[in-house]
Amino acid sequence: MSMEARVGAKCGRWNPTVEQVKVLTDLFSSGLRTPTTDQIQMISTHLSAFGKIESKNVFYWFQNHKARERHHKKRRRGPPDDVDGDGAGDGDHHKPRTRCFPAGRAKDKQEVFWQRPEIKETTETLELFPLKSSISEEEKVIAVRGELCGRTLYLDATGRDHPPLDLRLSFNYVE
Amino acid sequence: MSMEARVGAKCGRWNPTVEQVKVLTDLFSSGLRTPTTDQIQMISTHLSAFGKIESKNVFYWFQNHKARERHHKKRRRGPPDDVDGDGAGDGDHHKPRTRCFPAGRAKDKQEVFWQRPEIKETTETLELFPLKSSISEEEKVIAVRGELCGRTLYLDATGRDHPPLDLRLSFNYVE
DNA sequence: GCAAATTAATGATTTATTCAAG
DNA sequence: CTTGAATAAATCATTAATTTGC
Repeated sequence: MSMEARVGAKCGRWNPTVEQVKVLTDLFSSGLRTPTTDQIQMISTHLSAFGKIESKNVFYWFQNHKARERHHKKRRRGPPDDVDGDGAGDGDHHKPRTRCFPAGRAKDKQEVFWQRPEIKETTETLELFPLKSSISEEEKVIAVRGELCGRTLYLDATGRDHPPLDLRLSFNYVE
Repeated sequence: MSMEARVGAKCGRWNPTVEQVKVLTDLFSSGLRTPTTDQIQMISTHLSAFGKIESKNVFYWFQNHKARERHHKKRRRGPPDDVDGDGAGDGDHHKPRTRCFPAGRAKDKQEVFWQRPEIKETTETLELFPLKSSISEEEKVIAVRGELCGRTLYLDATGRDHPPLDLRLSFNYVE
């Protein structure tokens, strides 16, 4: 007698039957990741044929399965050009609580900065960036650091081994 | 010699080198979307180490990249958001912020859909799914078909030979 | 063999982010 | 700049596996 999805006992939480898991897994492997409300309800309805189940169980199942698939299949070498915008590619890094977005509204009318002959008072700002004006071919690496983010990105455009350039961008972080 | 960002020839318009694109892309993926004037100038200055470039090129690059990321997203909607596995594969794709539902935040009252006693106007949707309400033990097989995918999955949860249930899920596939 | 103790899975919640609309 | 929609990530919490002492 399997202890499967249970009859009358303590049902603190949903305990899927093997059939239910099988179907969910197949759906997942067929590409379904984030089912819509309707899909969830249908899946739930039909899985109820195998045992007690609620829509939310289906929802959670997909959430968890998707998330865990990711974290479990981690670490595979190679050039992980994870240009993924949200950086969610690899569960490791995610913005703490600070956002990295400046607010450069550069173009109102003709105020596009590069068309403007004048130089704004960027004095203070520039001081924040100890830029090197002369960089050799061997130094084509740029380290961008979001100060408040506390992390440093070493962007090696050449893919070779070079010392960082130390270009620091002062992202405007928002609390 | 790569034809990259050009030497002396026809430079009608900026033609970024792979290094430049790499750096810009990395900056973008690290969260930078709308660089300030100062940031643009710095980026430009340093990218000039890889080839001819002007500040406006950087400005436009971010404008375009941001806008295109958005438009790309708008096309892809629906559940199977990340068919490529862990979402780290493709360069620029986030999750479609459109539709789909039950938020992870269930704490607000009882607004979670599965707790809602009411039935939404799923009339039209339901019609798409000729569900059988009574299925015998011998029919515990569910055939799920992704309409747009053109393929049908026969999910036999029992492992035995049974006729499909014909539960059709209308997946929203990404082209 | 069995059940308490411990650990591994995984269901359920909470929290943080992101894009976009207002 | 603010807020809404919609997750994904992180975390909490239970249940099933398993290990261990008897």
